[in-house]
Amino acid sequence: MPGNSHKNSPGSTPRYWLLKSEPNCFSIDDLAAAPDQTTFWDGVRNYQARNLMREMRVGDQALYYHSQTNPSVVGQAEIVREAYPDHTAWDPQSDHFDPRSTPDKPLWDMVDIRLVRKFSQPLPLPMLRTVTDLAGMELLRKGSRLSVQPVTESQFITILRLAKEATEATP
DNA sequence: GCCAACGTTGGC
DNA sequence: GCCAACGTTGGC
Repeated sequence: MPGNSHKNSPGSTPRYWLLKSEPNCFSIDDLAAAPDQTTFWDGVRNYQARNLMREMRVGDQALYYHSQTNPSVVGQAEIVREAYPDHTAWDPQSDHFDPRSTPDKPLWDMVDIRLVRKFSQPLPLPMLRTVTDLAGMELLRKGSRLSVQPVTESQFITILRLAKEATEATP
């Protein structure tokens, strides 16, 4: 399509993603406490995950997932800035330092996300595995390690419904 | 702490 | 380009 930018034009359909974080590294509470409840999603050092981030558009929605302890989907966030160079790769002091990346030739990207909501109850991974509508979700695949994953609209809607039901079940 | 799954590296 | 060795992720 000539002249077609990749941005979501007003009214276009957003896409859906899942972002993994170790809660002791950057939890959803950290996101909630951040200025404007916004942060840059740095530290992705996997090509497949990076390429998925490059497909993200402003307005896309993401599930926020805590890995490691009590693995669970804990909330929802929104993409507010599209992929740009991850400067933490240039910082020798950073845990995510990668000398192959330079300001002239950036190797890794990040996006900015803003909190939409934290779920009143986390949706634990073992529970999600029992949900028929989520069969086939990348997160539930055995050995799934991708920290940035695509999510279908139907999977996304199902997760939001489960979050709402969990809220109503707990006064 | 264990280990399966997976990505990356490097010798050839 | 193959593949063994290695390192990492992340559920359990």
